[in-house]
Amino acid sequence: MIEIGIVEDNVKIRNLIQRYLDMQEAMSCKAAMDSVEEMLEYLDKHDPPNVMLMDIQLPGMSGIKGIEIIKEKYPEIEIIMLTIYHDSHKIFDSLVAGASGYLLKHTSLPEIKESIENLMEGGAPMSPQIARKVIQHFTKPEPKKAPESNLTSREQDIVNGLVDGLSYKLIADRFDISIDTVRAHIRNIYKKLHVNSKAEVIAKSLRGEI
Amino acid sequence: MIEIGIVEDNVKIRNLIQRYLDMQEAMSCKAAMDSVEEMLEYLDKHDPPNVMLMDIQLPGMSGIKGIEIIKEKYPEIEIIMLTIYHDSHKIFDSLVAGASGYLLKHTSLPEIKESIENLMEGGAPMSPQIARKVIQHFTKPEPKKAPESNLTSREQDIVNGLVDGLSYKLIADRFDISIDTVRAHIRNIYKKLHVNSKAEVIAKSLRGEI
DNA sequence: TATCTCTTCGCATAAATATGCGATTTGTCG
DNA sequence: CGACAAATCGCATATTTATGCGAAGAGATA
Repeated sequence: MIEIGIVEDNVKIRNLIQRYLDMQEAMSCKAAMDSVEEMLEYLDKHDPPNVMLMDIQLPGMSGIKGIEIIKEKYPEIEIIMLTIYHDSHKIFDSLVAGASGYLLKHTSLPEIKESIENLMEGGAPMSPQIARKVIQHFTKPEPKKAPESNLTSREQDIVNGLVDGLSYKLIADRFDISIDTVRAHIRNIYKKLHVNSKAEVIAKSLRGEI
Repeated sequence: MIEIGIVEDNVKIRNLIQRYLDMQEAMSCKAAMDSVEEMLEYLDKHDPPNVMLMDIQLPGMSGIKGIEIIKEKYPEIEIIMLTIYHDSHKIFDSLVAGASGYLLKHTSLPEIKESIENLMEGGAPMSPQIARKVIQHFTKPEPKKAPESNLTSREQDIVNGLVDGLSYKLIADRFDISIDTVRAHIRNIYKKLHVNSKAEVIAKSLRGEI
């Protein structure tokens, strides 16, 4: 028997989903609240459900904040977002907060039921449009920005020294060259990267822009 | 009519899928090759299909390399991986390379057909296990190792200034405080982080250790 | 051979950073 | 109230950086 919880402030929708799911053979839906706060109170006094359907726009605490708190206290609860929002920010914030699925509200009751079953079998239910955005998240980072700053290998050595937090003196020691040579290299590095401080070189390097 | 291409080296599987899809009302599957190289030759001489099913383990070029090349030359082709591999690396490499979907090979023929339709409607077909891994990718970054270096919010501001490559003077300007105050904060930051140079603070910060 | 780039080194100086010591103000909390 | 943390500011000084100018050897290349 899969125990299901619902946090949704629209009474009609909430009741509809609750009744439908509770009616299913292998499902039980007792906890249906209209705010995260109420659900937390409920969880304090009852056994936690296996799955929770969660809206984002809610009175009081947002559903995203709600995921964080619920996942913190009851990590075993699997949370599926059920919302009208399909903007990347809300999607990714939800996933980062710990949601295991993300459905849009036009999802039909039988599809919600399937999604819950899917989730219990190790899947991650998502509306197709959501899946698309999630996947695009990986493809997007393509825009190759770095025109490769052709530093010589020695210059790269020096940069590594800087990133390691070394002073000119220590870099000189590390490569067994004079501190003036280090200065010379750094001067050239600054020219090539169009910067004028260690700080910027380190930042660029750690951001993968070198 | 959806035109479909297949790159799959197992002849039995390839023929099975090709025949099944070609038999569908709104689908046509003419191009079925057993290597990326052959598919590229084919694409040179024919109109590109709308969707391509691609294996990963192939004779010659790997399917992942294949995505890159095909997406480069024919960005309008949507690629669905169809493979036995479910390890994170292969999944993410495929998505980064430009795949729009990822199915495991035990997927049934009708499900493959549905996935293609789903894709054409803006979805991103994935086997449930794959979706799960993709979503976990967002949740994973949690493992907070950092013992939280309890910097005050003002100190964090200063750190951000450093990371932005600003000098003490500019940081003072940014927050409208005196340069001596900046020094004071930096002194405290160094103590808390056990470092003694801007460089180390920037490095720590960009490594997520603050 | 003549010309480049890379790497090395030196000297000099202005600017920025690191650090010590001390002080005031404003909250918060027991 | 008294103790304490956080943020503010000042002054002094030793180090480190940033940058200008110049030079020389090794190796690659036209």
